[in-house]
Amino acid sequence: MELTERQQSILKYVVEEYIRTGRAIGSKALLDRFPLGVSSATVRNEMGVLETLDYLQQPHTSAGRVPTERGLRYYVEHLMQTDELSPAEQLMISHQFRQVEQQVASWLKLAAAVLANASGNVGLVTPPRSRVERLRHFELINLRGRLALLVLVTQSSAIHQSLLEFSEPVDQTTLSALSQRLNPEIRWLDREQIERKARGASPLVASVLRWIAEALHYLERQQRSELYAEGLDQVIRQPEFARGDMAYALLELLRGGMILSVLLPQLEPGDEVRVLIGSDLHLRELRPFSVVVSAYRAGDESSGLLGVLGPQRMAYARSISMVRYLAHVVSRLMGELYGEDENIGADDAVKGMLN
Amino acid sequence: MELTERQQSILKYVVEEYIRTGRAIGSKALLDRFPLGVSSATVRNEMGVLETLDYLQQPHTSAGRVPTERGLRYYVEHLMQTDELSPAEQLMISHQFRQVEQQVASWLKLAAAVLANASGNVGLVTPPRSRVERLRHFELINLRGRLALLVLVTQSSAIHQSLLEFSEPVDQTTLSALSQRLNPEIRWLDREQIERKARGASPLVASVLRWIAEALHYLERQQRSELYAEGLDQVIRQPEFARGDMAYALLELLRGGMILSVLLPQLEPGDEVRVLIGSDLHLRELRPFSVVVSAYRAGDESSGLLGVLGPQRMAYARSISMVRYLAHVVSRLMGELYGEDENIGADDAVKGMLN
DNA sequence: GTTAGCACTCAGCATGATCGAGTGCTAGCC
DNA sequence: GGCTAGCACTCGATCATGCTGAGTGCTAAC
Repeated sequence: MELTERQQSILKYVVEEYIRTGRAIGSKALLDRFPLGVSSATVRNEMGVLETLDYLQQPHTSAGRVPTERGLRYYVEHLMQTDELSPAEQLMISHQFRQVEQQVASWLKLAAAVLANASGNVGLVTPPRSRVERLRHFELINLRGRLALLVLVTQSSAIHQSLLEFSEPVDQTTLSALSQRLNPEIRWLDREQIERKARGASPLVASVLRWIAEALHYLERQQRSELYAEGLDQVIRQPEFARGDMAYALLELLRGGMILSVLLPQLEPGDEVRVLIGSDLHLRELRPFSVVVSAYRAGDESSGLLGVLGPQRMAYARSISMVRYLAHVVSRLMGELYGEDENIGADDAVKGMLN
Repeated sequence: MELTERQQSILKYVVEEYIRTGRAIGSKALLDRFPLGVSSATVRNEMGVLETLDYLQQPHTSAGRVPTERGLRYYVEHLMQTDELSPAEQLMISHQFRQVEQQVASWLKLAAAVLANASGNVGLVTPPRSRVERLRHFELINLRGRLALLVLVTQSSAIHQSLLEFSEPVDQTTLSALSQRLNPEIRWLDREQIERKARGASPLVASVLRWIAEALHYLERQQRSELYAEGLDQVIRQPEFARGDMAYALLELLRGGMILSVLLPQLEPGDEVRVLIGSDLHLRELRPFSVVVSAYRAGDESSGLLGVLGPQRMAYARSISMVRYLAHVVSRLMGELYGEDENIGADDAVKGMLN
């Protein structure tokens, strides 16, 4: 069933007022802010219709109306207009990326912080996750006696260190020789392939290979659970969180990366920005929240997530623009790193960021 | 002026009751829980004395008494008894360290989490900070064209990666040769020394050396501002935080590492556990909080901080035991890494953690 | 020095009155 | 038939009022 134009306007105003103030709005107050050329009684009638259609609801009998999840969804899909970020704002953001350390971790953290600040909600960013990690290079560094440090860099430029304990003392010369000999041999191999190689090898080589495989495995797992979240303080300050247990629930959810396991299954590939409202998130504790999320690409084989988490009454339009733009920026930055040559030079602004 | 034994008992009970419940306690209720063999009127008189001495205070006229900061300090210094952690608990903790990844970051994060869980407050841990970072080893890894990755490990086993852009394309062979030649030459040098070396060198070498120096500098700065904090969720759940702005203030403080700049100047070297109560922290926003903190050692040249942050009514005895034990554990773990040979084998339990 | 007794204080809680934003409904108007 | 003016009604929020109980300080007597 279609909504009339007037119904759409009313729904739109109710939603926008709700997003602005967080409170219900009634027919009279609505007309004060948005003269519609009709009387409040008419608005009431229309609101009644919208309520039977489950676009609006009343928190209690004598209160104004508030949009339902369905209403919000309709608003996001049909009524809202999303502008691109202004050039000034784009510049401000890219400027920040230019100033930060040349490290993936810094980029992701910054992206989360930018999302948070600009939208007033929690900014979420996951590291790029590869289907499978491949070794780019490893190095063994003797610490003392039987202890050594394994440092390795993967194809996706993820980096990992771990402490090793050999069964007998080893010196740096041996270790260097080992890495020099082994590196070319196992470059671009994945965990399984390296483990397979370990089988035929001498004990020393085998144990190094196994450690490397283990590290790759660890990285894969870590990529699947790590999450940069910024801006909790801002969200907590909002009136929705006057009751402390909400804040608690939110912290709890972010801590274990529980949000990830909710978000990931719902995102099919594609560059589109997705808006998940309340029960879309399929988790009771997340019912009061909404998420605006997009994937970003990092080379051909891997991609990450980036988005905004806030109360249902978040400013969707703004969040969507921000998420879309940042997905673009981060994809570009990652593209550089992951060796995707095609676009080099096509966009000097982003290229310049690496300088 | 000395407190009589009875006054000490009363102060002790008031503090313990306050810590347990967070509420004021009056003379009658005190006698219900702790029979002192005197009447409530006597207790009232003594409480009156303690109040004029600024050990107790009344939130309002007809309420019970609550300890003042002075009272808490007296309690911590004279009345409280701190036991060592039970062997069972020590075992549980060291077991957790045995299970975690062999990485400094994992250790510190775990330490913060253990502190948080066991004390019900926020666990804080800083990474070890060196007076000055020295290079242990670096590696250059070609990514594509003019882009390369610099990975370096410092004496303190801190690890750092950054993205480099050379002025012209370089291949992996050149880079490997470079690192092989340069590594022995600049091993154990600090930032300044490496910068000095850069002056006489060829352009290519000079730029690599400068990048390395910059990375060392970055690491030093980062060590001074990084902070692992766990357990915010728990603290926020406590009744003190019913008002949301408290939670906000706390998040705000932790975010910028502001706490560090407060804590650091107050800790003179030494292994002692220090208790800072309310205004000891010299920061208005931290007035309602207390901190139990200790340094841990990481080799001879560097050390970090480790502690618990919670409301003034935290369980001091328990926090102190926890902080003391964890400082011990972390010092041992770090000692291994930082190449401090003296104690190896002295403590098999801790040694075993590296396995 | 201790205690029983007493008048007093005051936060917390429940009760009740008032206010006002908002509603649904009906009768009349264009 | 759609729109609107008017009206009775609902109900959360706010504020004043009263009561209760935990707690106090003081005094007089032991």
